[in-house]
Amino acid sequence: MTLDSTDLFGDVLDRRVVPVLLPMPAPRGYSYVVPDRMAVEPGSIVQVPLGPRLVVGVVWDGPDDGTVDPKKLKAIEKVFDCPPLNRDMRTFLDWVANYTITPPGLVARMALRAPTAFDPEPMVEALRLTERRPERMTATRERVIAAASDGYSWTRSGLAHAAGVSSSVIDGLQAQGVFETVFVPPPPVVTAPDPDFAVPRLEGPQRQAAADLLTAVEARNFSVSLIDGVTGSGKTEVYFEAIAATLRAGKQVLILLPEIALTASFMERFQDRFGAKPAEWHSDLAPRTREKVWRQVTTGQVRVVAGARSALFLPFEDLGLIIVDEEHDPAYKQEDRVFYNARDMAVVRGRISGFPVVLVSATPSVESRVNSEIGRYRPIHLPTRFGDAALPHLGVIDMRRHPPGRGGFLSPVLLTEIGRAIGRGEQALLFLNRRGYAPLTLCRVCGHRFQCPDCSSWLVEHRFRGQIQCHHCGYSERMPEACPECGTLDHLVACGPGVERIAEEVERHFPEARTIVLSSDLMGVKRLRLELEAIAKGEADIVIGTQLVAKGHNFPMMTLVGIVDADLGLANGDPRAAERTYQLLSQVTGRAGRTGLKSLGLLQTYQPQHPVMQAIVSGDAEAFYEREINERERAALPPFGRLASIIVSADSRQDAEGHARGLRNAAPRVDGISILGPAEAPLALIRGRHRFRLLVHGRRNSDMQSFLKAMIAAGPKERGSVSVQMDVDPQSFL
DNA sequence: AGCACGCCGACT
DNA sequence: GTCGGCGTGCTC
Repeated sequence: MTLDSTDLFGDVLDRRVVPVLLPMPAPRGYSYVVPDRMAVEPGSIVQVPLGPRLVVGVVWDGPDDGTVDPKKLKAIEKVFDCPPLNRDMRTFLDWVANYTITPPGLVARMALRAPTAFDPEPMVEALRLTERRPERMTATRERVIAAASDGYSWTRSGLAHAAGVSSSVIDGLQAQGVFETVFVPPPPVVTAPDPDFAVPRLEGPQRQAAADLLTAVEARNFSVSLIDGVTGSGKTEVYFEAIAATLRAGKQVLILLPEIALTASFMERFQDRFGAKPAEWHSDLAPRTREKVWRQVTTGQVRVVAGARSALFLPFEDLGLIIVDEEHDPAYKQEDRVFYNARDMAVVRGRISGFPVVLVSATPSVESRVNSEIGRYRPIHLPTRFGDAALPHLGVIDMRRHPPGRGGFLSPVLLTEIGRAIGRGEQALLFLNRRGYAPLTLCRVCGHRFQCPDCSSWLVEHRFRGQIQCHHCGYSERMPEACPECGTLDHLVACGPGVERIAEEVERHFPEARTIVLSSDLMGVKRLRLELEAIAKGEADIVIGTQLVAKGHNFPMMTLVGIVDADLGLANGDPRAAERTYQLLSQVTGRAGRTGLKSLGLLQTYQPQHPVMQAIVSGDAEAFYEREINERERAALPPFGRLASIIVSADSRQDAEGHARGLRNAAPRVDGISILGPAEAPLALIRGRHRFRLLVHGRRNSDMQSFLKAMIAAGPKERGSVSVQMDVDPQSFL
């Protein structure tokens, strides 16, 4: 290595040594020697040798601690020609690392998610018209020259396309010196949005809300606003004005969306307002595009990014506003490697850099409601739908009084309304948040239940694919014809409904209707987009869907929404069960009634008096939140800022119980430890073979942190199978 | 996180 | 006789 060859003084003490964060779980940066003529500063993105390979790292703050044997030190290989991470970004990454109890290098890695190129994008070859003209002029050649006469440089394919000729025509002209090759900077990945492209005239409550929001945003310092208002109340138009104001001030904007893959309609609305699309950022970007976007965000060429939670870690050149749309959405929680909630970390990023953050939701999370009630967040309320779009009429169907027919799950009341809606040429949506045909299959002869061999939860029959699947770990096998226990043929019986089974029932009642099932496992994103468009155009009468129909797609002819099982999700042990159900049902019923047609939302339930049902039907969100807040206060459940929760997963119940004891010793003030089986635990937390969860509630974040640090300090043997989720309000300890 | 090393079961 | 499983340890 270069240790002494580059060291003119031959003295270890004179070598400049800096800490470098590497993409691995080390507790601190590794020390590297800076070669003599290399210029690095904190934030510089560098390549360093690590063992046998070269890795990307980032020079970090502070002096080197000098604890490593100087003889072991290696030298930085190269510095990338790339803007260093600025001080705010480094502070942010350190904060997140500390808060999530994650090694800083792994957090920093999230900011360096461009695959390879931290060096500038190479210049691209382009053609420019010279003074020369071809010896023989033809019609196609004339068209090319005319198209290229604008004084700009063109790419070969761009010019061929513009002139409507094949590229061989251009080759010919180039060979004769009519075009010369020049190198130009690569084109921007998106064109710049124009804040004044299509300024809307907002009226009434929207106008008031926009004015309120602009007061906060134009103050240009840290604040959090919470925009809440029913589906169709115009929240997007309101925050678009905050974006416009930020763009006019020359700052970049980040819009976080829970599921970017399904947001084509959002992109279009943005384009209608700003004349250009925002840059997208999510996990399935093409690597090439990803690199370009990353690069152009760091240089400030990209002004607006719309992205999934990982976009929060992009190193913006000069970020001035973050919008968190659908702030309540659980998709903002990352639950592997680095555990964080992007909504909360967005607030932290705004706090560190001193810019406004705007949270947006029709059904805010309870913690955000509390934060706005106690004055931490600025409430901005949009009370009604705008335009002529009336809210749907909502009602419950008491399933005890209107039971479904034998072997069915749809009450006569709902079936009648479906018939009416499609009879009028309108559409009906049936929502059931359960994929597959039936959640449980058993043998009528011996009582055998199909269970996952890996994680012990029930196997779900998927009749369309002829499979039974585990929804926890992804295990699947072909659906057998005989019982694997007793071998009896044709006595397997499905218990309970899934969307496929509802489709069967619907087809039985309405054989002539065009019925479609929308479920995430039946199609890819691309196919799904097409299906959604087709439905919006009226190419289906009855749509049966899982959760994915809840999200932002407008079906103008959808005048009936039926919730097949409104009680689903209320029964499990999740302390957020009521809140989640309320949010989901509001979203789904919000799919109806945008066009001025009379529309209806019906909830099938066995608990018509349940607060969630009452809240949905009466539209009294205030009462619901009030009650939910009181409930949690009473049960000391998370989270309001002074409460925190941790979920610990372990391989076995024994381990889980052992951890529970360890936890109590580590942090005596941590209370409310409960052990959840796989059925009750939040699905997303269940990984691999982990069978049990501990849900721990503590009164203070510091208790949680000390507790976790104790666990982590306990050594690899102890912590081997433990993963941790914190669910805390960041404002309480900024 | 990668990657090498190292020690026990089924196969060319 | 090897190939290959993943447990353990190390990287400035």
